[in-house]
Amino acid sequence: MVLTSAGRACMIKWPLQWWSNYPRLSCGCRKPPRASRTGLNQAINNKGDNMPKKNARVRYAPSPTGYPHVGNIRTALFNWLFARHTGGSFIVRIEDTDTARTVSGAEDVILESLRWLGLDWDEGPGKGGAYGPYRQSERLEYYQKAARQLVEQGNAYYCYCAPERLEEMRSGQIANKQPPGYDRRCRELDPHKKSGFSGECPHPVIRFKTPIEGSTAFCDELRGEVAFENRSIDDFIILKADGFPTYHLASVVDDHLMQISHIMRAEEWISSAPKHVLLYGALGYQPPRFAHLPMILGPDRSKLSKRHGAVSITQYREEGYLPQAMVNFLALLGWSLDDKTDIISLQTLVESFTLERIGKTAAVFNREKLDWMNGVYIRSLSLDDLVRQAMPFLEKYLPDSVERPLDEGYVKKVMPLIHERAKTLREIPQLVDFFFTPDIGYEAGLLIGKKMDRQMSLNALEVTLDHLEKLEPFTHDTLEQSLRPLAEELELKAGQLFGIIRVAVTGLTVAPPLFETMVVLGKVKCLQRIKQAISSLSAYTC
RNA sequence: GCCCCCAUCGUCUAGAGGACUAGGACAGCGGCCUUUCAAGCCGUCAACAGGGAUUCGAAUUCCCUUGGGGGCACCA
Repeated sequence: MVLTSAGRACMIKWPLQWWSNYPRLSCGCRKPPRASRTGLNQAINNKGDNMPKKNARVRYAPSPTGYPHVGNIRTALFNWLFARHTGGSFIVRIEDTDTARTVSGAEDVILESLRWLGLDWDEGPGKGGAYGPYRQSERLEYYQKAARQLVEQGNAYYCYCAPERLEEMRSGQIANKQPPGYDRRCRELDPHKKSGFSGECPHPVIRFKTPIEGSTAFCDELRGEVAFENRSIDDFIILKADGFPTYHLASVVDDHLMQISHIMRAEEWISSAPKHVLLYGALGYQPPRFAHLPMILGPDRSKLSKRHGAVSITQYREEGYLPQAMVNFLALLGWSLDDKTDIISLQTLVESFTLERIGKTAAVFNREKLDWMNGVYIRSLSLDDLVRQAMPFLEKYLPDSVERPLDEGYVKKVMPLIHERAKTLREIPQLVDFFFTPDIGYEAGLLIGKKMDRQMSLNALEVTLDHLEKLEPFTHDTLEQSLRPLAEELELKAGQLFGIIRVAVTGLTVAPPLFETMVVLGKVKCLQRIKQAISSLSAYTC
């Protein structure tokens, strides 16, 4: 009897004969009564159970066929959190067994994404480890050996069917509304004789000889027992014509060899899990535990893909999201701490991350909430950190007319003014460019204040200029003491006057608080811009 | 077509038979603050997919229906 982390019980008996029917799990783990779950939990707590709650060995196994999207990364994060929570190991394994689709540079991007988020790995590329190598393309011998073993045991067979034949067969099946699948023509060929079909294909593949009868079940940590009729499982390919394994064989062999304790992967893998269970059985391996994580969906509730726009995690970095915000947000997609917490430190995440609190409902990626959360994290940054993080974005996106390199001291004076206004680092340059550009262009009509006409506004600007020229020192307080009474003198509301000055000085109707802005800009520049405003308003005709 | 998974506000979620008049967050809306915008604070709108069954009692357990999603490659 083994207990799942959810306190559910599973009894798995591995048959001596691989082809005998795998027993349905007598785990009763499919939605057991609450009471019994509680009882089981107590058993876990009180007795030394054999649950590997400690020192879990989990892996993130990306395929370098593209850049990782938020779903992949969420899977990586959950694995990482589980490893750290249990004091176990987080292993990165590159599943590069598809030579045709491998994208050069993708592996680097994947690893860089992990580093960006702070998901450090204990074993894997660039790190090594006792179970390496960690790239499947460097482990072919293991898979080939396992495949040979299966053929020798009679659990697998060479298949000489050409891709064209398979394609034809598949389209015929689909046209006839039949479930697509291999017709098992080569299943019973004698492996010791040259087959009559061998002429068709010089490089045969190896297929698994799936039992025809019975069913195969496994215990999902989140859902309980999941069972499949064997007749619905194809004689899937385990070794391709080029000698590379398919995912099914490679992941089973490696998860065994690397002593992975829990497979945590996306829900889309559920339907291939019985194939893996069958392989574990045939190879004589003890299978690890399975936890199929709920999917992350696009706004249209379908599986995340390129057409959903921003999905590559690197894109979020480029768009100015903070890694800690990203981690916090992703952690909450499919997992929760309690009924009210949404800003969670990494430390708390690690301390409290358990499988029990992972949900099973697919989640839609909600960009607005991410934006809000990113704003929260930006606001929590120290000024120095904000400057450091914003600098690359300013260097890159401030208009060309701004002289480079930027003056860090000046940036440091500007940043407090937008600190609580920025939702992403990427939008900071637009928020502050008037502090940097030599000329601010704007529509002169904006200089006309609310419920005012051109002449009144012009007059206000002229009087303001007059006052400011004499103002010394040029500080928030002196500005306030000078300008507020001035508004009264002009029989204007403070907002009316300040609005005009704001446009004159920043070119914007929406900007950081006026006096702070003017102080940072400096007296000289303010006067110069107000003069410019007076002349453009003088020339303005509506 | 076949198989599998899932089902609480628009979205992310809390919910372990009585604590539910269903809680929190984002978004929306209204207000306060206020020189604009933010931030902050206060308030408001808003959900147990439907039907049976079990039970004194069901968001919670079971069944069916419906809906959504995923899978069915010499891809992972």
